[in-house]
Amino acid sequence: MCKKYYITTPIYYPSGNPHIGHCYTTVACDSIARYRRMQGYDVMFLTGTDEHGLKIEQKAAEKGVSPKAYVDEIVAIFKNLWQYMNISYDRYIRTTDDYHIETVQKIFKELYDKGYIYKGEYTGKYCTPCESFWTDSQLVDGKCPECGRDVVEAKEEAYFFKMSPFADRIEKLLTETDYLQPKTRATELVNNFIKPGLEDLCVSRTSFKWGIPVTFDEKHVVYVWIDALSNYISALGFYNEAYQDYERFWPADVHMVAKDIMRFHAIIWPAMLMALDQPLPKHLAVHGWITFNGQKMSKSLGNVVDPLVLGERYGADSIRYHILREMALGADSSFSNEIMINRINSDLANGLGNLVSRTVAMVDKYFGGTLPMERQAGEFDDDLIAMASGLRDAVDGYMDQTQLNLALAEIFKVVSRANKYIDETAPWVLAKDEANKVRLATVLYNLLETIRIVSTLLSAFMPSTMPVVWEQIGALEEDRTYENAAVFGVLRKNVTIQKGAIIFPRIDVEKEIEALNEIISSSLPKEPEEETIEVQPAAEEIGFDDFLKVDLRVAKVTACEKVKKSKKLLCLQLDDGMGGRQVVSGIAQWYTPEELIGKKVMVVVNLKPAKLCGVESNGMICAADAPDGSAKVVFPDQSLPCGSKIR
RNA sequence: CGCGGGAUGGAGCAGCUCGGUAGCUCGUCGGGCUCAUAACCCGAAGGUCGUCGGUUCAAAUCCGGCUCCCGCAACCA
Repeated sequence: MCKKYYITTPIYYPSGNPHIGHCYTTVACDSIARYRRMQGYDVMFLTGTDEHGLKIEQKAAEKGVSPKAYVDEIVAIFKNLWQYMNISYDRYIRTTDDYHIETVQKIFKELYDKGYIYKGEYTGKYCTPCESFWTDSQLVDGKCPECGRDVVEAKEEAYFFKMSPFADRIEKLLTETDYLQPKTRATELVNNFIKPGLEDLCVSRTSFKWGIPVTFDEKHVVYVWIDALSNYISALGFYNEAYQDYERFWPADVHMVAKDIMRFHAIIWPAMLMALDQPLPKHLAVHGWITFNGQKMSKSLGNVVDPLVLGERYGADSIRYHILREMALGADSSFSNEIMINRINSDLANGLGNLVSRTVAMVDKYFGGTLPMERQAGEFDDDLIAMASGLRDAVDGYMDQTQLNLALAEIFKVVSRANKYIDETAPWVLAKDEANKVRLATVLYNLLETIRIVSTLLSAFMPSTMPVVWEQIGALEEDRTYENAAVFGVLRKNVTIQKGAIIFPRIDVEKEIEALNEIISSSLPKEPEEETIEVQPAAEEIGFDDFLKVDLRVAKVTACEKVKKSKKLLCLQLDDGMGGRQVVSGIAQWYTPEELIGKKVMVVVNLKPAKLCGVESNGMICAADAPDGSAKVVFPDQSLPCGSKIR
């Protein structure tokens, strides 16, 4: 029997529609899965959705539907996108599936019985949208440090998962094995999370209902980690009867994730498996984010490109190619309309598409579509043939390291070589003399063969377009196998081509960029309006005396500098008319020191001193939250003398 | 001194482990070709390899100081 190969995407959280980032991970996994299938592996490719949690519960309530109905709708959108992008997943897991629930409950119980899970109490501030507890020291201005929204006081009985027993094994896993790809982040993980001591993990909640109930303590619901991570094995039938694939496919060959959830897959997931005495997955492939013009992709910035829109304009395969070619394992990659269109034009339209087009056209023009049987080798042949027949092994090497971008680069080197070969051999010159017909046929045959090999290997990456190429070059099913991708001379000598439509049409860069910008900006206006409307209700009423307790003064900024080692903090020296004071303020992202020096600001002078990043702060500058999430300093009338009392 | 990564022609990157010609893609300019999707092929311009110092016959590459950027941690009193 052939070797197995199990690959997974993360299960996505369906609190919103899928975006290009989801697309990247999924397309990458799909290409690997297709490549492995072509190689003859018994492949299991899993993707799915992580559907529990308070955020879903709330979003559903807002829309007045049940949580299940809410996720059903979004899951349909995900599946629709995957269908459009030709994602060949073998199984789609939803954490609301019965069999998954059964598995999670059994795992939870087992960990409890083994003593790895114990009951404790959790207190802290909770941010609902982020589904995260924060300690007081983590809060920013009393708000969630991640999204800046309000948090609620929460205290609940909870179950905890003991991680410390596995610390040593995890450290070894990260530093001494090739589990983590790329390995560069291993030291960072070890230094930040393992060396300081692994904290026990809160794994249950009582504050919401939309989750998997803990069987032996019904008021608890299993919290995200155990619920979501278990999907990789529940989908195979681990502790459930829905499938019988656990023995066959576990351990996974690759879990592919984006860097934001690397931590959970690098530390918590191995710990869980160790606690369950199960084998560990072989690799964790971590990729970066797709950034948009250098910025992190974000809905509020309005720079999220809807993959469906792009696919409709340029074709699913073009989008697949671009994101795979652009993204290097581990590193961020910038996505911009311009980069994408240029890439599609130069590689797909000018390179590959044009190569197919001109080759097929010449076979048609010079031989009426069918090559003769005779051959005559000549100059330049050997180099092309060597490159083409060695290509498969080179690609294999990169695929084994999940370096899809390099695999594609290798393939396109051969495309380039073939275009050059046409120039070197100049078929149109050969065609002028009947005596050169045999040589001409050989040249064209070599080109068709090169295209056959290239398109076979590319079919894992661009599954909808390559069949069109095969049809045009007259490649039969048995010609385009993985085995034949390493052999030159597979096509019948008297192969017949089929002239057809242009595979990758050239895109008008300027026109398209304009059109895309329009699409983006037309979908944008709603957002900011909504944000400005979100005015917070007035705080609790206070007496005049209470107000007078706050001593607000006008003060002039005499000096200002960034606090070293901090990103957000400015250290200001103020003339408050009372001998001066030092205040630290978190506005460095929005103001340079120069902008503030000499200005008068409003400052709370009787605030208890505090230390921020080791710098003492005696007061607080008044600033207002801007709709875009930044803060704007409130400037008083600049003619007021320093020390003026504000009331 | 919290941890880690980075700084290479206009842009994006490789080279650094094992010192000795600075390479690739895109862009720009010039030329060639006409089979092809104004595509293809060739050539050229353009780099003090962040900065200062050290080791060496020789440093982008090794060592040390510094500056700046990016993640993580901390942090917008």
